[in-house]
Amino acid sequence: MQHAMPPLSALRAFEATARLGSVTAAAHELSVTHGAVSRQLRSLDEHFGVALFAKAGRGLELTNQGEQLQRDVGEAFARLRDSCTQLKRDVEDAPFTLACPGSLLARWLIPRLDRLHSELPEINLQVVVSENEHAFKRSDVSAILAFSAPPWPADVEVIELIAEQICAVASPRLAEQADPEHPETLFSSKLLYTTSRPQAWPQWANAHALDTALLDQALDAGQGFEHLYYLMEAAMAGLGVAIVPKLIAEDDLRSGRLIAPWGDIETSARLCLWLPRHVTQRRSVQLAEWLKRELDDTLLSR
Amino acid sequence: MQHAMPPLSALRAFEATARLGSVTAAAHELSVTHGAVSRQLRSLDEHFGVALFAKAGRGLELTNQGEQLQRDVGEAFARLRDSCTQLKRDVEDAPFTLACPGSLLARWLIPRLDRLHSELPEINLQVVVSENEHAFKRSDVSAILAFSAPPWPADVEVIELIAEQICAVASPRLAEQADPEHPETLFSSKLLYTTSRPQAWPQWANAHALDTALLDQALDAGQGFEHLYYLMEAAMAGLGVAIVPKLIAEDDLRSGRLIAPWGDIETSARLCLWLPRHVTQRRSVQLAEWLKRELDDTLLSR
DNA sequence: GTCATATGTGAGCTAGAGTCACTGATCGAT
DNA sequence: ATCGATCAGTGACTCTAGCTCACATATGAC
Repeated sequence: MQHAMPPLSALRAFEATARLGSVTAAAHELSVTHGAVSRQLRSLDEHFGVALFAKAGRGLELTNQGEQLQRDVGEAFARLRDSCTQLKRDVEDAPFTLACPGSLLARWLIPRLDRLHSELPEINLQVVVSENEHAFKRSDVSAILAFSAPPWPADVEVIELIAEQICAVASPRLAEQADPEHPETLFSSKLLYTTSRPQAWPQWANAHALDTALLDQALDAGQGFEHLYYLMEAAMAGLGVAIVPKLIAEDDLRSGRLIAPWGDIETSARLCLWLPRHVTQRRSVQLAEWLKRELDDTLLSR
Repeated sequence: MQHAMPPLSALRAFEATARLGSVTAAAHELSVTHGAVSRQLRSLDEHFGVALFAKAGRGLELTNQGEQLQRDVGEAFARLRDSCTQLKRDVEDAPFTLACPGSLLARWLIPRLDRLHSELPEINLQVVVSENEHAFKRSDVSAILAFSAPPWPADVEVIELIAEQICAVASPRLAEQADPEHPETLFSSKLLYTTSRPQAWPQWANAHALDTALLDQALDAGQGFEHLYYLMEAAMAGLGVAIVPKLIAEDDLRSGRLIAPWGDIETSARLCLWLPRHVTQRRSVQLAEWLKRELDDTLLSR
């Protein structure tokens, strides 16, 4: 016959009381009232059929049986405490690996990494490139920063940072031929886009209520690029008009290497921080808050 | 800063799941549903900020962090289990010491000890004499069997076995002079009693609606004894009429060494088994039940 | 005696732990 | 390919272990 274990909370109350020599002190350590601890001790007495403490003046002292129990239980709890503390420290000290598409990394995050490191030094951030959202398959990825549209899978926690804005950009030379009042004039240029986002130009055309036939024609004459990076280089080289996330073009727009005379539109996508569910760390939240602040600053300083 | 321990129930669920390799198996061991265990594991993940299990086919497997935790936690729980099992066995194997007044021991319990030992062999009973109810001050006393009247102190659990009956007894020679129909004729004999129970004769007189003055007179002519044992010897020797608990005189009445022609009366006292509070063992209950059975048999076989 | 300090406890409340019933995933067998 | 068996995850709900509160009781210092 297997002897049932007593309730663990009662054992913990016993351990703390035996170690500190006082119900009140144990209650304080466990953040409960002394009454709670007193009841737990009572239930242990009943479980074992023997008193573990005896009254001694105003306080208590261990009985022989109590001492016998304390020897092992004290060490067992010390071990539990140690290993839990150790694991938690290990988790907190491990590098926090943020995965992110190359373009976002190069054009937005890297210029701000220095500030991130100095403002959140305890995060121990590592950055890796990942073009798709399967980065969690690599178990050492702690978070993913990327543009994506709902619905999101159920087994990740997604923190929405800002709505994605896309805009049509061109080199200054090409852009000065365009009429901001008449976006359709733009279709006379080559339309450049990333192959991973073929819906970008149709979204833009739709937002400006432009003719689909005209768009299709212009798209046929245009060109898709595999990466946003090449797309923007192409636009800067004057090859045509590119449709890009405004956030990524931000610095180039400010420096004047690119011009976006036709304004920007909001898409259904969001810049999101993806986190694995149920394992929210404090630094995940800190990082999300820092990103939000930084994004707001980027947009306000425009 | 002190890292808080996770909830212990969650650690137990983790330990069982890691050891058995399955949520369902752990749930079965812990006598809960698999859903309960699943939630506990989830809460552990959140506490540590890292997944301790990863899906592996239909089941789970420990992550690196889970394995790290399992090493210590498994041993700590094994230690807790062992020491609790050990203490419980020690308590159960320790002798069960029953304290009892000498007269009750000699006249009722000792003649039945053989049967007690053979019917409840696992109790490992030891009997010690104790004339008063302070026997619990001796920490090795597990229970006290004694006559006593309520109210009882708050810090003991009292199991009432039977109501005390007292009767007036005399030697056969003396008793044949008495008239059972007229109890007051008894006052012509010397009244014998124990000094610890001076109220016995007045109770008896009151129950028979006898004159108090007559009683006092007879008491003055009578004699008190320090112990019931001497009192009964005196009665058997024909020194007078003794007032005694019927239970203790039972065997002498049956053998004819004493006669009780005036019947018996019930007092407010009870034969009780006193147990220390909050440390009820199974064998205390077994003993109480055995005593009740045996007392019923004693009374029925009259 | 009074006051400060400790533990014990009856009554009542609440958060945490559990159940139920369902979903989705995987794997073996037909 | 399909079906059924097995397993873990979860939303909604329920319930009770464990807590707090307030008071009782006991000890020791002054």
